Amino acid sequence: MARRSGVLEMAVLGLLNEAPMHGYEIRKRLNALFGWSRALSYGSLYPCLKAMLQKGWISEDTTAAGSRRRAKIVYRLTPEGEARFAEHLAEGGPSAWDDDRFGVHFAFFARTDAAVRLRILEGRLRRLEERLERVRAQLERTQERRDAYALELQRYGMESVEREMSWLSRLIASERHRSSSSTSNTTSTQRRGPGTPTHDNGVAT
Amino acid sequence: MARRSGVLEMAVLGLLNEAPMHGYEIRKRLNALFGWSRALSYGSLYPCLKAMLQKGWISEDTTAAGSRRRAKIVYRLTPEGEARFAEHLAEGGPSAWDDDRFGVHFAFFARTDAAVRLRILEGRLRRLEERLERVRAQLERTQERRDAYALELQRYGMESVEREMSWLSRLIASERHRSSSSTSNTTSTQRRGPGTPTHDNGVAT
DNA sequence: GTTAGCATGTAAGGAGTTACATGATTTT
DNA sequence: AAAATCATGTAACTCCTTACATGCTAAC
Repeated sequence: MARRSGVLEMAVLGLLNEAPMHGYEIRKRLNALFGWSRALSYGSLYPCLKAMLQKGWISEDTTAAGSRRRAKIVYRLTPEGEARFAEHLAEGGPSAWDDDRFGVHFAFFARTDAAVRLRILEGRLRRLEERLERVRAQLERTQERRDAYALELQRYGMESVEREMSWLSRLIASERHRSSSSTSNTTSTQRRGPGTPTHDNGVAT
Repeated sequence: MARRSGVLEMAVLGLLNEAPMHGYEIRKRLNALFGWSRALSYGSLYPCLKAMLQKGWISEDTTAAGSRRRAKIVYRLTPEGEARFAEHLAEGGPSAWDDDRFGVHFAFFARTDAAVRLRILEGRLRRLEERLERVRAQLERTQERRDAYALELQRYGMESVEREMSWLSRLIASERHRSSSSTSNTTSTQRRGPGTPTHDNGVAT
């Protein structure tokens, strides 16, 4: 009863919601967008697309050019796929600020309701605050037992969390600023991405 | 024929090389040391310990206190386990600067030869340089097609890579400084962790 | 006396990787 | 004509997670 992830499926839904594409291009775009340390493999992508076809979220459009040519398949969203993606965009609960899923929500924020956006950013920030607190307490208790390198590894880990937190704080501030300056914005899912998320005013931790 | 990872096994070897421990404590220490976003589960740890037992790397020492009590198992390294860990410490090739494995090498740098340490840090830095270059090129080509949030996600990803690079640069500088100031150091696997890796002189990118 | 933390495990399954296998098209 | 890049897929496998199951021990 896991109901884990489906991150890849949501990412694909998000890309195809912009434009129909074939597998090869989906992979390139996904790698560029998320910058994973290891590029997504075809061994993950194609089985995923197959599963999505079976669920009826996407349809394939085979370019049977001559007749003997190798298939070139363009995938596009079905109405069910669009509905599933809309559901994803509306999800502003704890699962959205999970480590695994936060990225796939953020990536499509331009098509996300402003209120949901803010909820997710704040939730993510709270999650990291909790983590930092736990790690900091732990570190203080066991500090003298660890060698310099182990300590440095833990320190860098903490610093990374702190940096993500200050990044989120900046984003939250600019979200708040924007929503207060423009009279009502809440329901406009279609408003195009705002003029750069003004990361000039640094809310350094 | 994958020969992937075994990160967890190496981490366990590293901990048990310091002192015998039981599973529950291994888990706590590992979580503290690596600060994974999700804590390591028992469902990973115990089967891993079982496999290591079968390979003969560790032995179990059941504290059969009274006779009816639940087993409390203390694991310790066998000579074969020690040999396997020594092999891990000596590994200074590309696999050591891999995303998956770098951490488990760094964590035990205090017991690693200084020359290997430097090789790994430099290899890791080169790896990240390549990645950054690829991402930066990609970003420039496709920038105008992406919305502000997608762009921000990519920017933050790049910045994170740059930060790890400058961290590595600082560590490399302090390694070099140390090895030049102390007359010969190369073979001393036993020299205890140096007095903090002096991260004051910031070689900011 | 009950909650929190210590302690050990198994079964089922998810999500992805590597390695293999094939072929078309574009660039050099 | 060779090399790079575009393009699609499968089989076997690895690593890890979730959910379940059990019981002890210290503190409040």
